[in-house]
Amino acid sequence: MPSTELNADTAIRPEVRDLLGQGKETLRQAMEPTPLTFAAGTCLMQMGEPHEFLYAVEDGWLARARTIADGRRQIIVVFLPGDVCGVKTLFMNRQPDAIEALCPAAVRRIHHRDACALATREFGVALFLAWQLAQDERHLHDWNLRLGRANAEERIAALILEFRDRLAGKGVNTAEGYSFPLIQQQIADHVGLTTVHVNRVLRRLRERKMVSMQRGRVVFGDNIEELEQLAEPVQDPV
Amino acid sequence: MPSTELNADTAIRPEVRDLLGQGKETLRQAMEPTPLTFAAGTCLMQMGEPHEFLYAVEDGWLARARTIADGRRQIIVVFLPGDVCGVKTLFMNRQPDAIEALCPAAVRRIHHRDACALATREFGVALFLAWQLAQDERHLHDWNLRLGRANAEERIAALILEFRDRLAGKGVNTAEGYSFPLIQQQIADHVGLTTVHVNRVLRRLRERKMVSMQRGRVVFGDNIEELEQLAEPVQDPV
DNA sequence: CGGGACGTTGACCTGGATCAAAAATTGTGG
DNA sequence: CCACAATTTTTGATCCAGGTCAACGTCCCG
Repeated sequence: MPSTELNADTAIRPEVRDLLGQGKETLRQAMEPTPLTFAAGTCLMQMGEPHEFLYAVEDGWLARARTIADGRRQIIVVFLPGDVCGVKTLFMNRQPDAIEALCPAAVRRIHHRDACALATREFGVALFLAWQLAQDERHLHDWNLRLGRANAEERIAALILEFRDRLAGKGVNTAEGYSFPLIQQQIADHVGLTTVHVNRVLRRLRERKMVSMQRGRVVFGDNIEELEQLAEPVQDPV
Repeated sequence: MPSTELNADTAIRPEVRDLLGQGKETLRQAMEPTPLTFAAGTCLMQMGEPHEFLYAVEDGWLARARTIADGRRQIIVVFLPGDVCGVKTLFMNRQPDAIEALCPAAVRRIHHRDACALATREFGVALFLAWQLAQDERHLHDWNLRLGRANAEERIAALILEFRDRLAGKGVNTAEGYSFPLIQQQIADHVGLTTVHVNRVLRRLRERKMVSMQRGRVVFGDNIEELEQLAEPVQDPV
């Protein structure tokens, strides 16, 4: 979802593509030049508090997470370097969830008024912001299906392959694996399972030589096609 | 989510509100004047097929649904009269899910090129379209949490109250109840459960005098506050 | 080398699924 | 208006994926 690779998506309408690319660039250049850095676990935006900025991730992984009073917690979406997040602050004073760093992260920001003014002047920017929202929505549809109808193995397989594909879309070489900063508790909070069960599923995937996860890295095994088969029914059918 | 009641949401930024209202009106007036009608169960947009239009619901309930090969199915979002749907066709040739009528429905449409041209000329329209996407996204965040972390009773309570509140936001009197065209299978597909279990949960809610559902109507019981308490932890914390 | 995260495992339990069948409702044509 | 077929709702019996609880191992990091 927060993938901003404009040419990776074959389903995008050609008539808007160029404009989108320009809008993206214009917006980026209008952002504050000095990046802000966040330590792992710190929040860039608090649940329910008023907030004024939109962000572009320069480095590190971030997550939008909602925690409820009894401790239940859901990671709604993970942002990777190159993604833009917080577009909704354009419209809303506050958002019901926090955005926090999953590992040391650097972001650049722009005030919502500046972003809005820019969008007024340059249609490409408005279009890019709307497009970003549309991408996010698309991605949420996928997770909606997965959380509603996929079992534990399918969800975790889909998660691992989704990051692979999003990173690959940004030019990372993911053929053998990729570095992956989430701990099992965070995976659990993303896919709607418990840590214990995530661990068991990961063991099964490891035993079946599909993937393994060790010291912050995903490493694909020989049977990666089996992993792909597992996730296929709940993959975004582009 | 697809609630387009601009003044119902207190969290909306005052500086964009007026512009949004104008954009909404302008877009509506630019839509084809004669409504299209759809019988219950028919599709207004097929899964995976190219599509060219954005829609405003005039009457009836619609749903965005994704069905996978083995028969699993997820209703991702339900659109009520007054909602706008298919904004993503602005950007994407095709979408991975169908939009279908849950009961006899009437919609008005606009070609994506016309909508885009209009948005270029009138910033309010662009803003409204982006805002609609932001609302949809917010709504999906809520369901993401519910499907990931809420149990059956909480999901169904949240569903019933969400429709109550969305309808009320559109001026419908929902104090006693409201007419509700989904059958139990469709509820199940929305909340990620089986029909059998949905039925059992509905029975429990009826026995505890929270709500009942009969012949296409939701009717609130004396213990409606208990229903609200049930849903509260997974309600959008505006 | 001690303490606090994380990860891993086992034993057991339960919310919701599955399977199957009956009852109620709705729609249809005569 | 009725009879009948097709949907939809309801219920019971049984099962299992994933949760819960609790312990133990492992990896840092100071």
